[in-house]
Amino acid sequence: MTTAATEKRRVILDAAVRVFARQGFHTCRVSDIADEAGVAYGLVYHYFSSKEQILDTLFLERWDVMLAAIAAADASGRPPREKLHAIAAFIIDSYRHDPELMKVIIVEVTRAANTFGLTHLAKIREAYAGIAAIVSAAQAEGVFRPEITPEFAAQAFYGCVEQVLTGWIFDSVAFGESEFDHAKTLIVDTICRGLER
Amino acid sequence: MTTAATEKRRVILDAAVRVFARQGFHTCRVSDIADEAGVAYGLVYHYFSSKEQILDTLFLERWDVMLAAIAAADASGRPPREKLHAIAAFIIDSYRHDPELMKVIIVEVTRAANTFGLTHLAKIREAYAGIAAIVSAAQAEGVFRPEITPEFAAQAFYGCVEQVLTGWIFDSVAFGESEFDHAKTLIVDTICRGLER
Amino acid sequence: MTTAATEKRRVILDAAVRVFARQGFHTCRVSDIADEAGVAYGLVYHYFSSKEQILDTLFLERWDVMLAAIAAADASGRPPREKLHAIAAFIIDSYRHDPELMKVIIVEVTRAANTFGLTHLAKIREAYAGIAAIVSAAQAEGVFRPEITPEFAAQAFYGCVEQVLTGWIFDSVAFGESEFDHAKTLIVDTICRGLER
Amino acid sequence: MTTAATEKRRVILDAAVRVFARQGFHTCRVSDIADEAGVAYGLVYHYFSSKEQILDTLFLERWDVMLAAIAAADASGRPPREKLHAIAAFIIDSYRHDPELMKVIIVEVTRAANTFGLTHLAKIREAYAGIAAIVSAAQAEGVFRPEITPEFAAQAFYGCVEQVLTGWIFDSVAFGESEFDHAKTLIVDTICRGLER
DNA sequence: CATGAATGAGACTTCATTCAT
DNA sequence: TATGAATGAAGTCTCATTCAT
Repeated sequence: MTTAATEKRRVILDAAVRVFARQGFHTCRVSDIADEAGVAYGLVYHYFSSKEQILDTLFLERWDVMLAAIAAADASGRPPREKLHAIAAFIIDSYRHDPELMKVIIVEVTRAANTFGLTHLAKIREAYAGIAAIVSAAQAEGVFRPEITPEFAAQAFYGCVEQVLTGWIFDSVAFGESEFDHAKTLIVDTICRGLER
Repeated sequence: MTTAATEKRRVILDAAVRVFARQGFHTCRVSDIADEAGVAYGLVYHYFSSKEQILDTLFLERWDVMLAAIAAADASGRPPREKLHAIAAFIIDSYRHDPELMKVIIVEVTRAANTFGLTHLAKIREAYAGIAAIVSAAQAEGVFRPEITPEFAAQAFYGCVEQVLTGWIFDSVAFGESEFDHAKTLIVDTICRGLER
Repeated sequence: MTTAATEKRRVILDAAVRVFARQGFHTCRVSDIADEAGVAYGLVYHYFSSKEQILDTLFLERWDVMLAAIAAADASGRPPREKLHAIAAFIIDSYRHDPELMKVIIVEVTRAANTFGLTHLAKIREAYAGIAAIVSAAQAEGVFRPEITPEFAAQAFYGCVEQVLTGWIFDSVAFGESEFDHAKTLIVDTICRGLER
Repeated sequence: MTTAATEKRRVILDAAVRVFARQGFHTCRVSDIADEAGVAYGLVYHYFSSKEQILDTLFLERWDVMLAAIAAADASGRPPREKLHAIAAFIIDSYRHDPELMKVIIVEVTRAANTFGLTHLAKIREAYAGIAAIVSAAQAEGVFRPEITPEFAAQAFYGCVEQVLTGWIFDSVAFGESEFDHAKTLIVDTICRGLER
């Protein structure tokens, strides 16, 4: 029972990802999600209280994993460059693994700052803060130069990564494995050269 | 006559900037714009064919100035670092001069890639291409290292700038003149260190 | 379920007949139909995609029955005069049975040739063609004189009938059974005397 | 001055005929008429108090000429068949001379019985009454058989003529002179055979 | 859990009409 | 007389949400 229930809920969430990615949150209808999921209209409202809550759920599910990845990188005790590489790798692999979900999160939440971004601003900032903490530690170690504030560096780093993803998303080009890995290195290399002494 | 007519059109456009910035494009009503402009509902449709066309107009007006600024930087004959500085300066000064307009352009068009961003994708890419051309020339001169593709570098650079602006937009903090100028230098410095040999 | 659903749809269609007959298609609002049907505004759009489609539905429902009646008359093997009598009888009895529906079909579709008439022109012509076929056969048998083209005769016949109905519709007089039957005979008699050798 | 004023008024009326014929009264905008006439929007309201009044004017202008033609036929002292022929000729020649105007009068007034037809019902009935008077006189003379009421005969006659015109209007076929004249004879012949003893 | 009919507020857009020049 | 900007009421259609079964 619980299992079956959870399954239908999952089916709806997965369908919502596809619909949001294809049509956009504002442009799609709840019925589009139900149709895509192959369930009755009303069932969507059995599992979720509103269209918005579906997006919230998708975002939070994934963002919490991301925050954990950042925390893990920070706690890894490896050099700063490797920590940032781990984060870039996590984000890019997330896109590689489920590009539609990442598209939704970036386009509809992270960058849609007037609506959902505002709701989740605190959560989003946690990520920036986590990256900033890594930069800050690197500065304390003397590996990164001190002129740049950690907050600023975090924005620059995250901005680079997200923009590259955005480019992929809207160029709609299929990428090979090596290209994804190359991108990780390039971003981290470029930014770290800028940040290192 | 022409003057008066043009003035009302301008009044509506300016009001739309404030309303879009405050409420967001999807969330505001056309009547909000009319109220903000102090004109009758119908007059909005006398000058514009739809709510969407108002946003299009605002975007294109500004983006064309930006493309001109990028072209001017490219043609300036100055060193690559100064060219990129000119571009970062233009964007950041645009925000300094009219933060609401820049908020609208970034939040509702540039980053709203599913809706208007898609409509204006070609126009947006022109900016990336312009920046990439600068990088490409710098590589040919031997100033920038060749491992990074110009397109990738352009994304990274633009992503940094936009992310920093996004941070300002949503932290809603008033910034002093020196901070704006400091940001320009930091961004360009960080990215160029990453790009230079 | 299907039954209940169909019932509401029927309720809306029947209400639309009354509203169209009373106020005219262009003058009435969709909310008038919903009110008349005693259903919520939105339900009208649950069953029909537009106000226009309601009228289309009403017209096609009835017109197909009429085409069947014409075809049946043609196939009956009776003398031409009786065939035409059957058609006049069908139309006049349709009015007798549901004057509001016939008013809507004639005033809003058949005679509103610029709007819906144009949409349904092909369907309307099928009726003329059916009548013309009867005339044509009568000419071949030598019962009707050959000077008049079947198409012209069909127009004349149908024009007579519709004009008589129009007179009733706008004189808003209640007619007795005998008067309806008398009209059938008069029309057919007049026209057939004109057509027969 | 008066002349110039009258000219502009005429220009607007003539433009309205073309616009109403092309787009229909309900579907066209007042600005369409102004554009077609090549005059300023506001000038239409200088000469006419409303869009409806333009149609009224067009209708009454022409219908009064028609009533005069019917009266003249009645007063001519010629045989009934020739009287009816004169009327059919007048209507068909009206169409031949200005098909757009006749289209407007028939489609938007005469047959649009719910809206303008209702406003002008009395005026329209005058025409039927005039025709009925001719029939009545013919019956008194013993030329037409008495079984058919004059009112009914008038409806039948007028219905025939209008239906034939409607056919021309919507088949959008260009007709030669001889066909128009042939139609007059056919209609009158058919109906009169039906009406004569 | 599941269905989908039913609800009704809300937004865009149109356009006849007015009015200042 | 002539212009066309300005007004705002009105109506269609959408769609998130509720609810009865």
